[in-house]
Amino acid sequence: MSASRTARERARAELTREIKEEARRQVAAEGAQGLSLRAVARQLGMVSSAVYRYYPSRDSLLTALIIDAYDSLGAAVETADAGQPRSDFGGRWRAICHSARNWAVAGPHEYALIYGSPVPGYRAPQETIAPASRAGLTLGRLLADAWASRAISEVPAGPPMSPRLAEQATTLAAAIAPAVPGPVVLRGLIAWTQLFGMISFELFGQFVGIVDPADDFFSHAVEQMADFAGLPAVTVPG
Amino acid sequence: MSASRTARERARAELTREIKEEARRQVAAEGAQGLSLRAVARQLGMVSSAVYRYYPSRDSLLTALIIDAYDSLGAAVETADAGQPRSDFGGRWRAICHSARNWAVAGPHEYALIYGSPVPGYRAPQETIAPASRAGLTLGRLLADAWASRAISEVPAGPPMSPRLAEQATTLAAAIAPAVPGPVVLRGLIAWTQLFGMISFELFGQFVGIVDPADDFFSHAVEQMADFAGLPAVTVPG
DNA sequence: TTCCGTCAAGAGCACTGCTCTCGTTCTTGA
DNA sequence: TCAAGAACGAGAGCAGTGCTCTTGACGGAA
Repeated sequence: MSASRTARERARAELTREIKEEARRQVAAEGAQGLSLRAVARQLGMVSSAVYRYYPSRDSLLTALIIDAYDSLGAAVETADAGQPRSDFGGRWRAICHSARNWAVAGPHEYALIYGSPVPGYRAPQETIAPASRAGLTLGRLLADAWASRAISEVPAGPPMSPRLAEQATTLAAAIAPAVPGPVVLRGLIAWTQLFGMISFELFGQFVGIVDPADDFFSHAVEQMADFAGLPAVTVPG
Repeated sequence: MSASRTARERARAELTREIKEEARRQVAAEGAQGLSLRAVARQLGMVSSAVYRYYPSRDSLLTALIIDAYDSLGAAVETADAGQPRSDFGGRWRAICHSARNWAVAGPHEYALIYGSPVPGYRAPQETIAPASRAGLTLGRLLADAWASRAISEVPAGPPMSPRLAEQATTLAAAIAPAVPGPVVLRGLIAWTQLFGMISFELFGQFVGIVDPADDFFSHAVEQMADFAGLPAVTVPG
């Protein structure tokens, strides 16, 4: 039977999901280090060894959470981007940045899971790279749209690029923003790292005593980086 | 006696140092999670409970390492800055950025200790904030010097600042770069977050498959951000 | 009905951070 | 000089961890 699975299969799928959800609760509450397979099992009323039937190791459970986190962030960013008029490139950039920050602030431990220091000896498996690129791809689409409609017409005059960097830039452009010239893509990448640098600084306490409620600084920086990336900084009023 | 301490005091100071050094080795090899008090004790040929006479908890040992890491980074940045002609503001900015990255690449786990996700339930104690600000203060001095010598004369025309952000900017300026106007300090802070966003992305694997040897991209971004911050982008040739 | 695979349960191993106690050793004040 | 007391290393022990292995029960397909 393909449509209806056996009771055993359904039970297995359900339990797999429940384990992951309980694990997510623990990570959200205490961070990745606070994730204990035994505690998950205890909460679910089963014995610890039973969990290993569903996730072969603690790392694999963590990997599942990482994938979910990437997907969740990607979905949030995509939704925010889609909520703006397709030609309002400044508005889309703003929406992308603020949705990423809001997502991170809402679940700092999940953010740390994917953008914090990797857990020791943990090597990102192959299945994480697709979800990991979702948010970045949204920026790529924005750059491609802006370039196609000549909102970014000037190729910014920056410092000369080394041959290797030029090749990396064109490869990157081909992957996420076809037809967009390398320098424009590079400026987008710089803005992208600035964005996540800011979020990390805020969440990891580097802004304490510097710009403590970081809301205004964040908005300000988003505007500045919009300008830096060549996106129109002023929104069209509603 | 103040000059020569008792044998016990000397032994205590020595052991305290040895414990920290062995702990640093472990962190450098396997990350903060790999730090085990028992393993440290084992390596030093003592019993685990004896270590608690020197560091009351694993966290306190970690705190000592964090302070050392901040100090080490701060010293590296200060040295690099001091190695440039005082009036070569672009060169100093470059030196600061590259020294920070080189320091991070040389000891990724120590970098993660201070700029990665904070360990769970860990609250940065008061004694970390002074060493933590060392590197940032170097940038502050650079901005102050550049402003004083009118190398940054134009206050960049950015988006308007909210009253709260304007106040934060002047407070920050007063603390790290007196007499430098708020907008200039803010641009410096944006460049600063971009710098550490880049280093984190590189070290934590976010650049894999994007700009894989990140050297050229890093240098390029440093140039761009120098321009962004209003620092001269072209070095005076030797 | 038989029978094989899946399952939960439990015991157990080798760890961890941390506490407490017990003698010993060193330091200091009378 | 000598005794009180602080500091110290060693060891046992507690509660917790990830993970493995075995045992016995149950379910689904032949």
